[in-house]
Amino acid sequence: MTDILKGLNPQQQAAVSAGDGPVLVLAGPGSGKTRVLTHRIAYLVEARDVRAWHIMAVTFTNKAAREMENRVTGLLSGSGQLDGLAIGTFHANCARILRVEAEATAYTRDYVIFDTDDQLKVLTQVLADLNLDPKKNTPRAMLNKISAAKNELITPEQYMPDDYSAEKVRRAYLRYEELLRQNNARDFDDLLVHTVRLFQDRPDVLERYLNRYWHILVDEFQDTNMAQYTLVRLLAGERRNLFAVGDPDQSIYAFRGADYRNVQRFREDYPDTDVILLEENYRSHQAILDAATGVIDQNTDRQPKELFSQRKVGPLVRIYEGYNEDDEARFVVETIADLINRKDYDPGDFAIMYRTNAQSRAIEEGFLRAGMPYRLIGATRFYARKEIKDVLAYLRFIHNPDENISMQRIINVPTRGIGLKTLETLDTWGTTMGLTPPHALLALLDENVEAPFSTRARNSLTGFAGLVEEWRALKDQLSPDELITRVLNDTGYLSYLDDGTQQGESRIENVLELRGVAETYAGLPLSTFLEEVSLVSDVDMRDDETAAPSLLTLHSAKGLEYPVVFIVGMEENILPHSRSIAPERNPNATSDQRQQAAKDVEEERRLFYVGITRAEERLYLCYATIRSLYGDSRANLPSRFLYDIPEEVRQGSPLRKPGSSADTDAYRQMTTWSTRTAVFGRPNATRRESRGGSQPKREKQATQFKGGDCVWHAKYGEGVVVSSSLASGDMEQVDVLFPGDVGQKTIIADFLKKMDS
DNA sequence: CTGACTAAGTTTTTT
DNA sequence: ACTTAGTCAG
Repeated sequence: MTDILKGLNPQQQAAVSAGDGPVLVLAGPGSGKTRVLTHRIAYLVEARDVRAWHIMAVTFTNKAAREMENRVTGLLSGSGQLDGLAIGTFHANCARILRVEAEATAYTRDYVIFDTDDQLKVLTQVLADLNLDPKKNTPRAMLNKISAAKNELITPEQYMPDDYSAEKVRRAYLRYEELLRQNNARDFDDLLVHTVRLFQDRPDVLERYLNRYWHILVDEFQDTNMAQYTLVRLLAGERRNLFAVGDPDQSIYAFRGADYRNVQRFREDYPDTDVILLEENYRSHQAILDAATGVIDQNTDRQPKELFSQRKVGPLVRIYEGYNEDDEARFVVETIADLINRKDYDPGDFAIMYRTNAQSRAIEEGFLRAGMPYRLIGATRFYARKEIKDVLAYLRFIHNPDENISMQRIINVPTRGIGLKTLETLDTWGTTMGLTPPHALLALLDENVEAPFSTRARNSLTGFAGLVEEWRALKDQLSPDELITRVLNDTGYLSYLDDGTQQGESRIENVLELRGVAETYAGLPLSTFLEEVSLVSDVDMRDDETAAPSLLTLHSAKGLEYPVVFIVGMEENILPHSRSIAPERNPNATSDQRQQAAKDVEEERRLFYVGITRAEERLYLCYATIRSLYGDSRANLPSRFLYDIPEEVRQGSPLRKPGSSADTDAYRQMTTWSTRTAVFGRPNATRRESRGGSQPKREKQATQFKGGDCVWHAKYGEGVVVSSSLASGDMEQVDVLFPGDVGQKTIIADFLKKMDS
């Protein structure tokens, strides 16, 4: 037992060996939070004789769960001590409970889990059913509102609209829930909500779980939402053996309902909570910590924290100003190559982080050009690929006969003569028979059933229905991978993918990879495979085998650490993201919108904070003067967050502490670049020009000006072009940034003169 | 009904 | 830029 406390500092030991009752560990990055949680589990089992069976540990990702489990095993002496330990994400734990308690809920055991894609399809259907214009009410916006309500545990019946648009949401929410029920499907939010509701409605069921789980441990507590927190409180029961670990400064999932104020609620709901602070940082040296502190200190509504490290001060935070995203990528790749050549680091020691996945492309190209390997984490999510979703849709429809969404997806993929018209008839005819489309389809197998289809259409439908029936008969005898093989063969799906292109080939590979994953489920029921596949993220699939620099979003960097970290795209509109700061620039924004924007920017800042604190030794922050987005170039100012890093700990950039106006400084940098460009030519010019060789499809009329150009205006003087576009006719509208108080103006091209030198 | 073409929107982040 | 939804000729 002493082994378990060995190597921990006094505060960590206090946390690990805390007594029963609520415990809240609040700690900064790199302080060993997860380690404390890990040791706590081992401690409970070894020193306090708690059976692992009685412990539920909730982690943020499946991968974190697996890693934690391995480490706990390492800490314990005997094998088998961890049997029955419930460790996993909230969603995974809830899915299991719901499966077991199927008869107490409105769903059968065979329910499927809808991902965002499926949800949007349902919502499109909902909008059609309600005659709402999908232009005015996008499925996406609807979904966000419905999801927000669910995370707050608000049912459609409880949803109180205060204006007409909210009333539309209420109706959509109602219909949406109806359709989920009809499909015997749950969405991600439902997994939590239904579990909470089950426990609230059925004290007898809750009682069983209270007897089962004596200790509830939660990692990354700052990222729990209302539903999750309520669930935690329910499961804690009278015993109140809650052990939560978190850092409000690292809360970055508000957009999906997470609320760091749950930390405060916890303290209010359990006034006798044993609050333990871990302040020492073991990951980064002081310069990086000072940068992090400088950034996060700008947030209001937080408890100031003093991060300290006993490590020697290392290299200062390096800021690099690139010309464009290619130049930025070149800097990253060259720096990495240099550090590897000097034998200072291994390829696996590096991480490049960015705000949006779209930014990965330029970096990837940089690596490709240099002929260096890299690991891309979670850009086009594996399970979001068409071919994967298709195959899974087959399996899901085999598994769950009620599911319309999957059936619609694959009924004519590969094409088998079932077109729009036929599907419409299936729907209307089914409705008159009181059947949903999947059941109407099966009904056609009976030759005595009369239905308004042409012979050809009916044959196509029964042909498909027959296949489905065969597969369903086999589903319990075959293991998941055998079933996939069977489906692929019966449908000719692979030859459908094989269109001779490179892309087709990689799609086939993906499907085969999926089958490879399925092989690991040999002997397990189809439902297990489908459920786990729905709940994994790509971060979970990250292999640690290949030693190469990792490319990942700031969000997926949470919980990780690397010796050398690059954060690219340190620009206004990227980080903070344009969505969060839009109301700032809009003079018509309501005060509500402004407040929301302020909150959003704080979250962006926390995201940056998370990124900074991933770095152990070296941290590079890059921004580009010109960045192409959606095709055209735009000039962005350096991120406001950069100015929050104390000057003493940063180096290498022309970035000046703004005396009066940040705009002025940014402007000077841009003109520096413009001048430099005029004299020396653009970096990477070759690549850009080479594209122009075989040009015109349709002359996409060129603009006179483009981002980065230096221009002169009679009234405002010298300025830099942010972007330029053709308005109606030949009129070219140019957004120009002028120094000082003038700022950005939109000007007709005729009034601008290009300055060459 | 299918395959090819055009228009539009999309992009913040993920269980 | 890139993909998907929508339109149209065979």
